[in-house]
Amino acid sequence: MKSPRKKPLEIITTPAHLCTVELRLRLLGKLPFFADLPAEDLEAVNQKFREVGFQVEEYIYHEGDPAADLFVIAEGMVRVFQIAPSGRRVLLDILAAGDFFGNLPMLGAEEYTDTAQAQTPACVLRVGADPFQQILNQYPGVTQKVLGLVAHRLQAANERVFLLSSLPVERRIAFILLKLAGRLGQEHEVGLLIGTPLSRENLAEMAGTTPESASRVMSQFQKEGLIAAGREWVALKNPASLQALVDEEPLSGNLM
Amino acid sequence: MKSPRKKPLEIITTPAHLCTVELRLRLLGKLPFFADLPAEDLEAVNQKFREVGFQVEEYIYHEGDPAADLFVIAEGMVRVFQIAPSGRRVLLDILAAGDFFGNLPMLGAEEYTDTAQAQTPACVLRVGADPFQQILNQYPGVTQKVLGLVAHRLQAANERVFLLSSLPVERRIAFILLKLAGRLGQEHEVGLLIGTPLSRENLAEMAGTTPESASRVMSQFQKEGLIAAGREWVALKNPASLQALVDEEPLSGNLM
DNA sequence: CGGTTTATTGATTCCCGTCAAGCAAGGTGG
DNA sequence: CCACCTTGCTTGACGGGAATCAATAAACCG
Repeated sequence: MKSPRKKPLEIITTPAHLCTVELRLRLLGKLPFFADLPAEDLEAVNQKFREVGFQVEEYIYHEGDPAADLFVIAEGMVRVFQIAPSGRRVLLDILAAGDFFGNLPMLGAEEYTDTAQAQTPACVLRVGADPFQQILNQYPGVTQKVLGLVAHRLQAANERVFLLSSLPVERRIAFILLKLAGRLGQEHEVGLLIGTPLSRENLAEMAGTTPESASRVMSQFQKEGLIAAGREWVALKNPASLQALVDEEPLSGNLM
Repeated sequence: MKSPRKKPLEIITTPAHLCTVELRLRLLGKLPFFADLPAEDLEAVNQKFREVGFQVEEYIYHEGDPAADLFVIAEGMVRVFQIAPSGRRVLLDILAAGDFFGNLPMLGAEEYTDTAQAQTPACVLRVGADPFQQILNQYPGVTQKVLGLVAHRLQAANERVFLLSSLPVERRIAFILLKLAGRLGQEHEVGLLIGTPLSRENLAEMAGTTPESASRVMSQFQKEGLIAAGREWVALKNPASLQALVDEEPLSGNLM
């Protein structure tokens, strides 16, 4: 078997301290929920945020910590996960620039229900519960936008429940790959490259399986020419076939 | 093995057509998101809702239907689920009076992503996307309440992802039983009775397993005195032990 | 009191998790 | 630039938990 090419994935990250004011403003303006605000309001909103830089693997908050802040990613990727009593990690999501996280404190939750960790070097913006509440009070349109986003995430979470409950490992992996490619994919000579370092272990944590099983499935996919993959990277060569794999009917019992 | 008592569960449901105006007002006033509205506003809001009655097993909407309405349960129980290509059903939730459902249309979703069906005879209130949008525009406080509720559901869904990914069937069932009891439980001589008809199949659909496996686990629980159960009903006799079962550490590797 | 639906239980199969060994990639320092 | 070491990936062997298939029994309904 031929070994895949090496390191197609280049994480280009501005050093954390370069999370500049201009970057912040540009970012906030592009956030879905602030997109409609006029410039001056945007400036006011911006005042309430403070930026923080994190190195790879650095923790942003831990499950159980008092939920004091809401976060928005300016640059880099962040993973949020939970840890099972068995020690197994369950990756809830991998987030990129523009995504928010940190269990919307104002919903009444007292503490974080998950742990957030930098998947790559990252710069995130932080806002306290009170200032954020002020924003919501002042701009009802923003509240509606946030509601839409959260509802969308709820739907995604339900989709995930669905697939964990009803699909075998092979299809779960295919599903996860497609999801990630949809959000983090970038065109590349080797295929649709998933734009974050992604180990077999990460994949396993998202698909509810083990690194070994994930590896077996990935090998299989490579043999079939569906993907190209290497150490901590994956690219889709044939998304359509992967999708077909996920949707596939069990091919029986419909002939009567 | 001694057979459990029969039919502790009496579903007391007003006939669907008795979903009266008074009932509606009382109900809307008790809804978390309308709780703070003054009486006159509540009356205005009430105007926008129309009630619909459903018989057991009747479908309220199907996955893929255009998402035109938001629903609130006045009386009875409703289940929302999805259907896997394999034909397997995945029960997302069983909802009771006061709960809303129907993929908040205003989030931009074009069609329902799940199917809703009456688990018992039910009376539900329906509001179109536009009128509901008006309510949100007019009462920002309501929007925030809704946001809180959706965020809470998101958290519950994540919890579910977590348990499906990391716990064996026995614990998943225990978890589901506790969840249901928390939301639908009523004190009863046989224990904390779950207030909805609940077949082994329903349980299996929630826990991501099969009716047979669910049955085996339930038999086990009965032998251990943790629960009492019969045809389409379950009561918890020892919630604390069930909880302990869910939380249990894997009892190893901590002695050094 | 039949007929139907739901639950139970057993036998069998198999997917996948676990344990374990070996390999490839990539960074580091001489 | 190469040897070395760390870390992540692959692959095999094995075992167990749970799905599947199947038959019986109990509960409910009219």
